[in-house]
Amino acid sequence: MAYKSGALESLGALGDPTRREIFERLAAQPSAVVDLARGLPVSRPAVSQHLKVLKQAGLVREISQGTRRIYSLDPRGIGAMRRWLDSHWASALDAFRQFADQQHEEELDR
Amino acid sequence: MAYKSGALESLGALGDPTRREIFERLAAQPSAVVDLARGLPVSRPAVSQHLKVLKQAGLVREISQGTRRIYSLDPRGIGAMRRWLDSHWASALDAFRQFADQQHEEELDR
DNA sequence: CATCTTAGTAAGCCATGGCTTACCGTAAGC
DNA sequence: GCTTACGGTAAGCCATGGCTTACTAAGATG
Repeated sequence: MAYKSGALESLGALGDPTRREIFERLAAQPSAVVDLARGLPVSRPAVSQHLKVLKQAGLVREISQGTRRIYSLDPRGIGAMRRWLDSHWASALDAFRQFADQQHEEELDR
Repeated sequence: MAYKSGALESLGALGDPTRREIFERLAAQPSAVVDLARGLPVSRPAVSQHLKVLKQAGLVREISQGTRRIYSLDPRGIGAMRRWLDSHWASALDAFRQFADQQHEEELDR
């Protein structure tokens, strides 16, 4: 159950476009904060704040290398979102088929 | 290209908790606006506004039944998000393994 | 030990966006 | 045709949260 809310918190975190951009850059390669800030249209502290949110959402992890902190994606958080999405995707497909069948029956009823 | 940005737009749409709630209710069963509004802590127009966003994000579709509009999940939008997530999930796992290997090598170097 | 780099936090500003009420269009039921 | 139910849109309010600058901490480098 800690996982269910985890997936939802992750979605909340990825709601912000800057955080999505950071997320995609970390997918390309793990990076330090200062390197992420270069190439982004926001200041370094802003990046730190975003990383904090992403970390709390279980989407990134970080390791220290000297004064630098190397951030990378956390497969666990992404996995949780993936499972959440998959289950809803399945329901959506079910509902879609059900609806199609129903429409078909109504066609026949005429 | 409308679809690549589609996955990102979907994430933006699901960033709001009320929209996630609506999304989950629609996953359970397709519903009319007035029925969604009952049981949610917001007014009916608010629900309409959320549905508009979800629809633009390709996450829901609606059909008319008299004056009612029955909303349901759209598998296509969910599928797009799923693919986006899967690709990043793969990168995350790669990076994770790479990092683990690297750490292991450094262990051996001592 | 002094300095420089990296990064997290605090304080405060301000735009975004989510909410409400009010209004209008449209389909059904009597 | 009049009324009722449903739902989208407009206008406006206000809190949330994302951004900046300033400050502090901690490790590296000379």
